[in-house]
Amino acid sequence: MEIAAEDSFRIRSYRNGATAVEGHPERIADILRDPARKVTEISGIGKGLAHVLTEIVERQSCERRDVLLEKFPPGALEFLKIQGLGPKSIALIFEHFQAKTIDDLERLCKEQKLRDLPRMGAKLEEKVLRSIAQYRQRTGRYLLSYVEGIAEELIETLRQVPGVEAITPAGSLRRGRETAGDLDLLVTGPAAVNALERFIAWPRVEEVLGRGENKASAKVGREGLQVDVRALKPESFGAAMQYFTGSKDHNVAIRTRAVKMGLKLSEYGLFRVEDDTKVAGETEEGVYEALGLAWIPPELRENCGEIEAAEERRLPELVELRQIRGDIHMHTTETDGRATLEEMAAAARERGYEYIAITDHSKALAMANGLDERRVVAFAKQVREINRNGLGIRVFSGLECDILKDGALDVENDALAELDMVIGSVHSHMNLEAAEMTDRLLRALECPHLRILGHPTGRILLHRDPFPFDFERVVAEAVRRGVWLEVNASPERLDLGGAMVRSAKAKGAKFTISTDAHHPKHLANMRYGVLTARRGWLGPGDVMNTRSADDFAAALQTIS
DNA sequence: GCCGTTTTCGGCCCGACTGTTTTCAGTCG
Repeated sequence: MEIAAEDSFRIRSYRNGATAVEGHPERIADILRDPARKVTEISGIGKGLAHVLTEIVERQSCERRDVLLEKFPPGALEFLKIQGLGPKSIALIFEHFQAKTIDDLERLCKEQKLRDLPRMGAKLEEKVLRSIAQYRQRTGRYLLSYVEGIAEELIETLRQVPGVEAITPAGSLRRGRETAGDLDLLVTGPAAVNALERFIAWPRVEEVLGRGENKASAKVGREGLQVDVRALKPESFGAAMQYFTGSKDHNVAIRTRAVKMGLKLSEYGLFRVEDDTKVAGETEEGVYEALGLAWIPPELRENCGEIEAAEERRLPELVELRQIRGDIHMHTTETDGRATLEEMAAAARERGYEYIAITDHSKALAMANGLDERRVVAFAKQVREINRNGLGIRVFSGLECDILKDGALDVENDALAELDMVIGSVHSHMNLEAAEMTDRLLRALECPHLRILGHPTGRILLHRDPFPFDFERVVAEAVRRGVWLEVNASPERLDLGGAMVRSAKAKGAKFTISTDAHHPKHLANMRYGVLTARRGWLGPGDVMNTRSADDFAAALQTIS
């Protein structure tokens, strides 16, 4: 609709409507089926969108969508993923050059044709070419949360097949990697092969790639995620789990180790070379044990020292989801969140947390209606009152304060001093040179009220690379000043990522794992943050929000 | 297209940067 230059307010209504439907606890089809109910009860859904929803439920499309799909090439929405091109430019490119694919767009830039269009020039052509290169790098990978969603749906379906006992995801999903290229599901049970048939017949399968005796592959969903389902024999389940979990580098190192011990490891088991006797394979623990290793948690299997640690029995105790006692980065309707403080608190209480911190945006994020000094002070007071009356969960008053271009914080110190905790985050000017960005972050760390550096690299997975800066220097300064580093659990961010977490831990950093929730349901994203922290070798002691409310409050008070 | 009322129309979030332009449209967050 944006490319077709439709009314911007109508577009916004569609967007709002989509968000309302996504956030609504019931299925829209159920409401439509009930004559006593109306979808217009949902705020954001009026007469027009109610009609659209009816159409979608009935035939998986609506008239407006059909018309637009006629008018524009099928890949039109892909063009919006190229940074530097917006709907207006894309409409012009379609109109003048009949470009249909990203390849067409690349050719136009290389042939310097784009500059023939109004307001387009050499710099844009270069920028688009760079963006296309990044785009190509990302395609074929999917967010962990997306792959996990598909896995859960499929597991639910396959579980109903008689003779199937266990279905386990392997691969990067099991290792908790932030993105995955495909999905591997391992099925066991007396009639595990029957699961293959059910998989092929699954309505979400778009294209069957292959179907053998023990394995079936298919492209699933509109995005074409490749899913492999394998039926395993119980006697080799452990070896197969080990093999298909990877990573490739980890497996190469493990197999090399086996060879040196006169053994041979494959997905069928661990065998003695001299007489081909099987020494392990039923369980993963058995395989690792037979190789003289402690069982290695999947998140660590990247061949980055975990094998040595397993040999010396010094694998770290890793943080677990159940040890998280509070979520300390979330937004409310005061800024760009979708729920009130009370609703977020209720959702957190339901998850069993002892405490939360409400951390809305500061005024630099005008589009989010960020808090200025006056509202910050009023909010801090409001939270003190709330805690007196009690919501059944302790609330800390916080702020996700913008770090401005020069490294100053967006809100005056006097106002920040009223709050329990301040997260400093970069949301703008992300294209600075590394040196300038480093200075900016170092200056932000000088603020005496700053407690946490939020989503420290600014990356958006599959969309925006981390901004460049001197990570070592910034971490060293954060450690010196007692500022904690955030592991942002939003599945689009997972920032810091595992490798950086580990390197920061080695320098003595402390961490928080927070969801940055803008809706009560986002609180469930905590598990992705925990996975990422585990990939960074963090234990419960490294993560501040595993502490009790009193200990956490005390830690906030400690001045470095 | 939604919402709320000033109650069937009018308002709906906004500032900064960039590259192109020669005063500003498009993009981004």
